[in-house]
Amino acid sequence: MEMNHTLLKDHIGFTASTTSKMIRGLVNTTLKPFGITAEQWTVLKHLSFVSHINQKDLSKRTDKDQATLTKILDLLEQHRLAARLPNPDDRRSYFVEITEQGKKLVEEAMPLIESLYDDILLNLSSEQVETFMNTLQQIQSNIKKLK
Amino acid sequence: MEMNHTLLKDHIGFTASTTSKMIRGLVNTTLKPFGITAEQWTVLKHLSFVSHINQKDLSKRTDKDQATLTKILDLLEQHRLAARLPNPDDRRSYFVEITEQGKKLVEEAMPLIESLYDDILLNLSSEQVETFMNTLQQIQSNIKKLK
DNA sequence: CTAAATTAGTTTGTATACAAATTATATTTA
DNA sequence: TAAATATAATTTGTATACAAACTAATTTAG
Repeated sequence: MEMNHTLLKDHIGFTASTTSKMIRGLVNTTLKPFGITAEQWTVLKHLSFVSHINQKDLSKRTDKDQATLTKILDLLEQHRLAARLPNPDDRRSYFVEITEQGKKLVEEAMPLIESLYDDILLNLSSEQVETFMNTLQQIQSNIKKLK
Repeated sequence: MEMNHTLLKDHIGFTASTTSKMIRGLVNTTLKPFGITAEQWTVLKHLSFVSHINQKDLSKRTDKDQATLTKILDLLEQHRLAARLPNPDDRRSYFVEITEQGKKLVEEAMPLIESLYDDILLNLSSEQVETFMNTLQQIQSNIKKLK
């Protein structure tokens, strides 16, 4: 595809965004039978790795705004997949925990998500995947320096 | 960073998503003085390339859902940056056009966006950028085959 | 030529992103 | 220790993503 230099650069932002959307769409489709979204999965999966965590830290680890995380946790709690428990040492915050039901969901969905990523990365060599990750991280590093 | 194979693959989706968000955030900051968002910019820029276009085609080219595009165009129209004109040949659709004010905004903002992408891609060789784009497109191609 | 099917765009409803204001609680400082 | 400051979480308001229902107009089939 012919394209001048500037437009090509700009196009990278666009393609990164469309690709990201496509991956999210696929994850959403895979998780639909479980009744949760890709974003809720991100949060629930992180909860499955820790005994408990407060929302501030969870929001950093999952790259969710605190306000957004509040809504996501509301939904996870409604579906009995996670719970906010009182933190006895600081009444402003909660111990957020995954429930047994949440653990069961993660166990069942995890293989599907793993196989989905196998499919997404089909035909990509591990070297190409590594280079790709490095580029993403360099872009992130460049952006951080701009602030 | 140590990480098992599966988690690394999964991490690619996460990193692609965070990077995409960071780029969008930077574009939003750059466009804030102009009173438009990154998504509105995507649409307005495409309008600056054509004399007119219907919403169906515009939604495909900008990777916006038709419902989403409706709202974005409402905002662009409110700000007098774009206009919906009647299509004499098909009364279901519109000729969507950029206004003079819209063209002026694109002219003024374009150099800032260009320089922003220069900054984002700093220290990346053109070969690395090309490889990156190829990987994104291969991922997209893999996902399309899954449907 | 009319009924059925299709298409362009909008609307509605739910979820997420994010900035800004708010509340309740903790911590710091004067 | 009381007042000022900081922090965790929520709320509010606006924008976007997307599925599903809907409207109006066009096209196709019979």
